[in-house]
Amino acid sequence: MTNVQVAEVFDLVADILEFQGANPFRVRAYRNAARTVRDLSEPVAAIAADSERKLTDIEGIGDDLAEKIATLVETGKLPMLEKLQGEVPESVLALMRIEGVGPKKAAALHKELGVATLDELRKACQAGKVRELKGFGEKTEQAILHGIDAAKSIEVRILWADADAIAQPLCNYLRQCKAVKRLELAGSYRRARETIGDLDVLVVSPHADEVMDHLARLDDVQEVIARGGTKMSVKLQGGLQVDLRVVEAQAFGAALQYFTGSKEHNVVLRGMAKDRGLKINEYGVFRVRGKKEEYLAGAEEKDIYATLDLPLFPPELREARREFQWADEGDLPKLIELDDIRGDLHMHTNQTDGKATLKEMVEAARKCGLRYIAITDHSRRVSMARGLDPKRLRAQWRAIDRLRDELDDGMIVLKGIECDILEKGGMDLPDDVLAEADWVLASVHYGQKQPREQITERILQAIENPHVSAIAHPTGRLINRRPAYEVDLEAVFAAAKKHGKLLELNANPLRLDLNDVHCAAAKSHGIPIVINTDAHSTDQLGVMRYGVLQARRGGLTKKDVANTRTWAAMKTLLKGG
DNA sequence: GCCGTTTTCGGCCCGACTGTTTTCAGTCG
Repeated sequence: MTNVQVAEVFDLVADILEFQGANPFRVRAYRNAARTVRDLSEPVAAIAADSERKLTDIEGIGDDLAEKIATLVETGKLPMLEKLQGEVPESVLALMRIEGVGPKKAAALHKELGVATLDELRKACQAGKVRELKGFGEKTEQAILHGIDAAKSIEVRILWADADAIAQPLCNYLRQCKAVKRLELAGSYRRARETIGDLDVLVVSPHADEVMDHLARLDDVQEVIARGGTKMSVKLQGGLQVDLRVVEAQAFGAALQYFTGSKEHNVVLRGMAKDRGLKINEYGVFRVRGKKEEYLAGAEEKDIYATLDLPLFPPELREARREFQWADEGDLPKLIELDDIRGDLHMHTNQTDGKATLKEMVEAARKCGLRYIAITDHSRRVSMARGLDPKRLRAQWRAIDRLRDELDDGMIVLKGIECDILEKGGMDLPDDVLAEADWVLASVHYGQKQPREQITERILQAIENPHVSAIAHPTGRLINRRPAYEVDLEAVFAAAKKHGKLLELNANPLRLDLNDVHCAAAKSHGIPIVINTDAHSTDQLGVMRYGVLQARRGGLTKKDVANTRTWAAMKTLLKGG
């Protein structure tokens, strides 16, 4: 059983327990465990199988959960979950996914009205039965009716890049309001998560009403969901929710810290504050003496952390994974920045499915400040993209040779290929051709539904091929569209380490694989990551920044990313230097 | 259910908003 599967079991247990009204802290223990296991950089199955190690050494895993994990990885089942599933039909859990309906209301609906599905709930609302329940009313009934359709459509988190395209104009618009003195985006956008559920906008203003009125007047606002004295939520035309929060200047840092999250990071932080007799909320850090509270800090984010002798964590690290441990050890990594990138080793031209010519790509790369690039068009297996056979590939390389003679500023153009790993195993181009390349990416494009063992074996073979430099987009996922193929990444990491190969972090905002957790795992194995754009047009060279953000979330430094080096240093690295 | 410890059980982050109440519970982030 994979970590993700174990995590899903624990999440489901938490859902059911919550519905049953179990101790909220017990529910939280399961949710924490789900998250911890999901974020773990190695399989829990490996830890469970290792007699030298204990599952209980994992933070948040005690004797009970360790036992359950062991059962899960051994048998693939959890008796406790099966028992719970017998008590609560799965369709009932869907009730809790309605906005405004939590475990208490869902339980009341189920118990009092016998409602077990969303359709039954709709009928109950239409019959006016819901409003008669204690704690419910007419408005709640309407809100539920309104929320049922939304609950039925799967929650869609939009790509960070798409959120960015909405967020920037929105901020510009809000800044036009004279009452806005300071403005910052917080939330998962600021933490640069690969997808964003909503936008959190934080504003300093002496006139909250003016700011809220200003936002309400925006054409793109479809609906005002809620509005109070300091807080307002609106839904934009595309469905994205924006939460606006107005605070005073002396609370700005505290609010920014608070609304940037993550929730888990904040829980740890507040716990630490409490241990010191302090209290942290969105208004500041306070010293608590009996009933009196003394304001210590709050205007700037760094002051919040400083009161706990903590460094200003980069937002990308605030996930309560390793950051507090790093801080404790004085070993917080200095994260990679976009300017550190020197080369881009994955891009296409119009010889296959790219839009631009070789020359145009080189020119665009130069404008991006890159010092070296690899042209890596598809190999022949990718017929849809008119993939290159040896003859056309060598012709492209001759064109690169001619272009090199024209380049006078030290820009290096490498002869590369994105060579397919065939369904039956083996590379799409013969070794003698690959041997002539400066840089070979190996990719899985076909046979993505094969069983785990088969796909893993194909990739391991590619890693063992002496001409292969790196594995491109190693999991093949397309965010919100296609799941990752089944692959034993631990085995891939081990092989890459053994054979001195690199792994790609594909910067395309739809791919972004390896993901943050995988990047952290690769780093712990000592495997260099190469961040590439996979550009199919000159514009797409700009996606590099998304890849860098993902790398930062994985805790990668300049040193951990291979293409921050010169090409000469990269070559040494590839030779196992 | 975990954790820490004062080793056996109490505490576990904190506040805004809504709708239902008439002082607060539920939900959300």
